[in-house]
Amino acid sequence: MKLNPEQSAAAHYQGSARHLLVLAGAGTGKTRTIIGRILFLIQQGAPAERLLMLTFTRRAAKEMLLRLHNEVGNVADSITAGTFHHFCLQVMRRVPKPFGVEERTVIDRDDAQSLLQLIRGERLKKGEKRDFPKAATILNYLSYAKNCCLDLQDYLLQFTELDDNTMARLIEIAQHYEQRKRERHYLDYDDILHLFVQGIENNDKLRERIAGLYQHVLVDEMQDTNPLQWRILQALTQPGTAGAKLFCVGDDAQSIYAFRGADFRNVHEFEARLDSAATLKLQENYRSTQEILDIANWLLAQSHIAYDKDLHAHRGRGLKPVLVDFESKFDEAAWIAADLQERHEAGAGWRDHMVLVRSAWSAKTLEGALIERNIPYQFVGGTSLLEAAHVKDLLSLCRAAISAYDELAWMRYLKCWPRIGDATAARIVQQLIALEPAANPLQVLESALAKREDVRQGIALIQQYRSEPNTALKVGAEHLGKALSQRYDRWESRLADLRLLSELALRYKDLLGFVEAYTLDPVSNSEAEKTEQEDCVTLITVHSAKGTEAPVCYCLGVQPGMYPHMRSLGDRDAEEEERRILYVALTRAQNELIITRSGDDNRTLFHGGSFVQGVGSSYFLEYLPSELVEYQHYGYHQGHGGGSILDELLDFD
DNA sequence: TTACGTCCACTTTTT
DNA sequence: GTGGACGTAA
Repeated sequence: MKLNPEQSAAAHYQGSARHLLVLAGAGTGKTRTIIGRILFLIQQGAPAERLLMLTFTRRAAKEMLLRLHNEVGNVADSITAGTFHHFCLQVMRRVPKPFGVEERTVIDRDDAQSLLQLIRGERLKKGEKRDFPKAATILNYLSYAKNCCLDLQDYLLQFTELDDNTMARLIEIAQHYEQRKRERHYLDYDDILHLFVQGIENNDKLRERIAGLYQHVLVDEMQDTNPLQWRILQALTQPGTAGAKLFCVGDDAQSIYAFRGADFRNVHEFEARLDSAATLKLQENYRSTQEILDIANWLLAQSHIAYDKDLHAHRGRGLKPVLVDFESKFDEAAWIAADLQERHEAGAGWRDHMVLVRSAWSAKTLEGALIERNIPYQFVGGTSLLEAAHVKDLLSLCRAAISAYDELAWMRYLKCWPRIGDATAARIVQQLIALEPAANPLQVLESALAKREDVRQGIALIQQYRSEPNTALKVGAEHLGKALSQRYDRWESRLADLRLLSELALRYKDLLGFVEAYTLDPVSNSEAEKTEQEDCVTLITVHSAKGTEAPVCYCLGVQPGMYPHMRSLGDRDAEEEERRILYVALTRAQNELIITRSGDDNRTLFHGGSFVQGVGSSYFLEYLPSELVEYQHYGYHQGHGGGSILDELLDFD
């Protein structure tokens, strides 16, 4: 593998420092450098199984493994690689006892939210519910506090403006939530990291054993690690003689996960926090042309923070980025679709195009336009759980069959059937959780739902095929059809999804393993993976896009109210993070960058009738120097081209 | 007790 | 355009 001098200095580092931080700007070959490091370490005689590679997102983990496989072949399989969550869970599954995670089921965010909502409903009186923070909000608070290693009350006092009573009730709800998770043997995403840290910090022998397994720990996207994850790294590297060496790669200008507790002091204070550490830099950009980097550099230079980034294009000059204005988001979507089609007809592959969106929601209009023109696309990112409702139903059947105590799964499964609602389901769940560990839940169903043979049969069928996940899912899907074909439209196509799910289950030896793997890596992503080989346009959220690139990139909806997002206005740090999000979006493009925006979403700037003022400039591209882009606009757009006689109608009530 | 209608506020990003 | 809280008919 070829590395430039900067990259090879990092990958082949053999200096006196024990730990190394590589500050790598966008497109400077971060992944390449990590892989180069792994190759080097193996050449130097480090056993591959003694290397641990941690990433932040599943996507990054997959990408890294794929590229590693291409470079070193089967040796890649012996390297432990995955997300922080994946790694911690793997360890805890091997030695569950000291971590206190025996028999605990992992629940995804959706389930965590349902559980919290259940408790919120139990603890609040009727009239109180309306103005009290919703389950999703409460979960955000809990999650943030936990990931930042903050006491919940301290966090709430510092970062929210809740009144004393609300705060007290919220803390009470949080305590009940923690208790309920223990009672029902649940682990949420945050518990995975939290219990792991607790386990190793309170047990020196255990920590030494785990830390002793690895000679080197490589961390990608270091700027996105949060305080809880920092403690994991610390525990793995610290213990005197046997600890691992760190090799971390990151870019503070691409830190976009502060909402999840990411703390780029992990990067800034890297050397100060560790005993023996050094820092190296990568500054040569290999991805984009200089015109694209110019606009990205300009964006960072506008900030009050000194990012100290001035990306230089190794490839030299190319086309100027294009900025296009539209009257409405529909025009915007239609134009992008047409432009894509034009390029395709001119011979470009669909796969050379990527559309970056701020949120899953803002991609909807474009999806419509793409479908209309029969343009193949894949959507990456966002939580498209809505479509997966039927998938979750089937999974809840599996989970219910595995554990009588899985309250959330039972509630969901039971409510699939007609004439069973909240009340009946809750009654049955009460009986189930009172059951002796050895008893079969079918007994409860026989007495409580004597006439509902089909409800029981579903559970019985799955129990029968516990060790054949593929068959279990196939049979379960057919059976669930009896309950769900009425409830959902297009049941046939949904059934096809479920069959796909059972295909995926072929790789697993038992149902429990499959369900757990799915929870950490839902099928929506695996489906995306399936289409990855096919030639299609990629529609992707900026957050998911970090680390990816494409020859032609469209940044959609780059208008006031979006960058920075209106929800961040008024919070200096949050607004700054929005700048970095836009920076990540702009630096994905290799040859052509097309920035589009539309005027009809401006109302999002108005909140409660008044204009929300930002701390800094409330729109990042407001003072964009005109020589940096090629400007076009389609249709009438307020503020450009003089307006129209029809404007006189605007003040009509 | 379930299923359905109505009014309301809200509409980011990921493990 | 949607999901949650709440009221009401079968």
